[in-house]
Amino acid sequence: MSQGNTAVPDIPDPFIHEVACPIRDILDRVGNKWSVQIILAVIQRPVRFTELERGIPGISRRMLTLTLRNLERDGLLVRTVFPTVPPKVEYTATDIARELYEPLEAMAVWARRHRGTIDTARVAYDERAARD
Amino acid sequence: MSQGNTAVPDIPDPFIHEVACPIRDILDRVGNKWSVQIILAVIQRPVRFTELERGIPGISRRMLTLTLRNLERDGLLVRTVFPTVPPKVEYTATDIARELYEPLEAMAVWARRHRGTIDTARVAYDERAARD
DNA sequence: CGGGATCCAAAAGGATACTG
DNA sequence: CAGTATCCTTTTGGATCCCG
Repeated sequence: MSQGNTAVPDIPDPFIHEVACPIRDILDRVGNKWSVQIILAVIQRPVRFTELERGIPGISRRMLTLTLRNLERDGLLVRTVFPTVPPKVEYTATDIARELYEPLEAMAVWARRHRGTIDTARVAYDERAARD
Repeated sequence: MSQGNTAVPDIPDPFIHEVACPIRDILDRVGNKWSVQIILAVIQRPVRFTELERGIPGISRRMLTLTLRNLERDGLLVRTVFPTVPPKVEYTATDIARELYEPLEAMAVWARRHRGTIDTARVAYDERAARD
């Protein structure tokens, strides 16, 4: 314990930041309540606004529009307006959105595999908390 | 257009929900501002509270505690109290947290690969929006 | 050292009326 | 049909003080 005790074995920053920062970037895009569902829907085929509204139960008009705009802005989907009457608008996934499917599916696999473990952990934790 | 026009080609729900629901479960856990950084830090070795506080710039005491509690509740990390004085508490990643690393890294790979494309898309979108 | 309790600001999200 | 605009509620996160 000479001069070295300010040299606390700090958390290895390079590792964390190289993984954490890109992930935060993604989460800022698709970490919200509706983006993933919209991406998955649009990945399969072009989808119209009203289709999405009916196909994603519980989403509000406002949030659908807002989420679509953000995804379009990030280049994850393309908005195509057909100047017909009544108007028709189609949303289409871009290539990078399609490439996002695999990572998403990897997350889903993890979640399905450990769902039981997590639920059990929750129950145990809550019981302990309830007993104070 | 006989009786079939209520049979709109709806979004293939089974596909979406089988992927989207588990993903929403994850995002409800690690989609917040700090969880990923904490998980990555703890995955490498047990870490103390104050180490995390210093190692994760910008996090508030409150959010660190809160996020740690939630991760512990979900069984992603274990809290160990050493009854010394002053007290010492270590947080350790569980196996399922370690298994989460691969999916996270897959997301990070996607993000790093397409960062440029996304930035370009944003700039283009914002320019168009600015021109009205 | 490792929090809990409290208060406050900001952001996300929902309901819905209106419109080209 | 595909939004926009407006208003409101809920959630999330930050600042701080206190305490064993």
